Amino acid sequence: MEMIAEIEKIPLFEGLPADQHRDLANIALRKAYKRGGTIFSEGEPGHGFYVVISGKVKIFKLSPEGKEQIIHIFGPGEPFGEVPVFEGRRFPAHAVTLDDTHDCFFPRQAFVDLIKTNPSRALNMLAVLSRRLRRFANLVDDLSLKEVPGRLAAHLLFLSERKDGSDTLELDIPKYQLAGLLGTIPETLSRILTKMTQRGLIEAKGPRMKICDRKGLQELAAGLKRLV
Amino acid sequence: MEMIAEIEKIPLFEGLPADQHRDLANIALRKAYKRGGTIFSEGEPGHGFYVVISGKVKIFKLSPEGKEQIIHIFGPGEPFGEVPVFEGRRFPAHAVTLDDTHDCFFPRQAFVDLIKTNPSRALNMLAVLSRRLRRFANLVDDLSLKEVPGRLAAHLLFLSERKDGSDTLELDIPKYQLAGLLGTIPETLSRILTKMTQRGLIEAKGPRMKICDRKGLQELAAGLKRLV
DNA sequence: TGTATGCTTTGACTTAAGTCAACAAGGGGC
DNA sequence: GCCCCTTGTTGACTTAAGTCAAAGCATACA
Repeated sequence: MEMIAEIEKIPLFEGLPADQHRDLANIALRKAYKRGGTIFSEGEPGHGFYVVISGKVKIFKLSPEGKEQIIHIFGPGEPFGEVPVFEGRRFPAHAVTLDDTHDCFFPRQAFVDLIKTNPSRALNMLAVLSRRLRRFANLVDDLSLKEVPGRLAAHLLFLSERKDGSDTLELDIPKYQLAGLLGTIPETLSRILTKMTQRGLIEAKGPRMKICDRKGLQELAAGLKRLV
Repeated sequence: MEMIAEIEKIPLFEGLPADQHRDLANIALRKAYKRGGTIFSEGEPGHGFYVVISGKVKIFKLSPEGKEQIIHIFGPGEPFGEVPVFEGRRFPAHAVTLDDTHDCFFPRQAFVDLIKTNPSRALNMLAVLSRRLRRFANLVDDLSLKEVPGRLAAHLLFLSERKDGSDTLELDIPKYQLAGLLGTIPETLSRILTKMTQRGLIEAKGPRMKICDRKGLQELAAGLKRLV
């Protein structure tokens, strides 16, 4: 069974000895979802957590009128849905797939039992949750302190950094999803992209973008300048 | 030394046997701050985490223009600054006191060592971080999906709930701080309080408020209605 | 090949909330 | 008592971004 090979690749379980990877593989369940499938919904009781093996998962909140705020988009290797595991409560947000997706499911009780027998697993988990808290703190300050152009600039720079600072990059999600991730709507995003192009900050053809004025984007992202 | 008595009262360490409380007391350091004092600033390396013993601590982010978004306000028994402990990095936000404050400081390495010897401590910690992630998810959806009147309504209902559903409540922070917590500014908060009073939702004299139309507030908080 | 479907863009309009500025009002401290 | 400083309120104005509506472009697929 190649489950164990997949588990070894999960950063969350990095640095653990082989027998513990086996323990994890023993409790893990494989699940598959079609693009657009719902993994869980806000308010449902959570009986375990997930790790993306392949595909993409969108975690989001929904307003009563149906506007969605994307909280995270997770790709291969990233865990999600872990909040209710340690709290014994319900999922705080929705999870649906953006592509055909495979993931591993770790049932709550079995996982907690494993942690009890080995604290280093707990430390890994604590690190993951801490990192997520940090990302949340940044998301909160983006949403409340920066205007949309600043958030977009920050996101483009983030994508560029993820490509080792390359000036050309490609959006890996459709623009209307990006809008949700930035806490806005497609129309606004579109207008801002147009403006950024006119101002010579970027060049954009479809989903491929080129950063032309990195410093300008950085100033926007830092809130030092605004997009006039 | 009454340190141990204080540590026993911290929910984070609840349910642990007495000898572990002693271990914790042995590594904890007591610290005192005057009102308005800085405990740490964003970007500083974190060498441990804190638990409020008495007083109030405000955790916030700052925009370049100086606008602040309060992320949490912590009171007695609540831990803060734990993100860098498990991640070995820096504080993601600022922490200053709102009152004269005492807290306990737990140095990173010593605490991690304790966790390694006892996983149940780790589980408590995981629960705390998970709960915080949940709060963050709610904060994000408040900030991005609700308008200010909705956030205020939600906050008032939260305060009421904390007083066992009482219809009268008292703000425990000045209104300009509340504005920061709601992601807005004092002027806007003031106007909305006036409007809520005119609409018969609440009565407000200074910091004491009375909930007159609970259902109305709930509809506002849920985003089903708006404050015309 | 055409047509349907989903994504993106553009334009005209509305609105919530921020800015700036002035002015209460209250509570210590002297 | 008086004054100062922090906090809170009100008004006039500006603006970023959302809404609604329509049309443009793809890609897929039948």
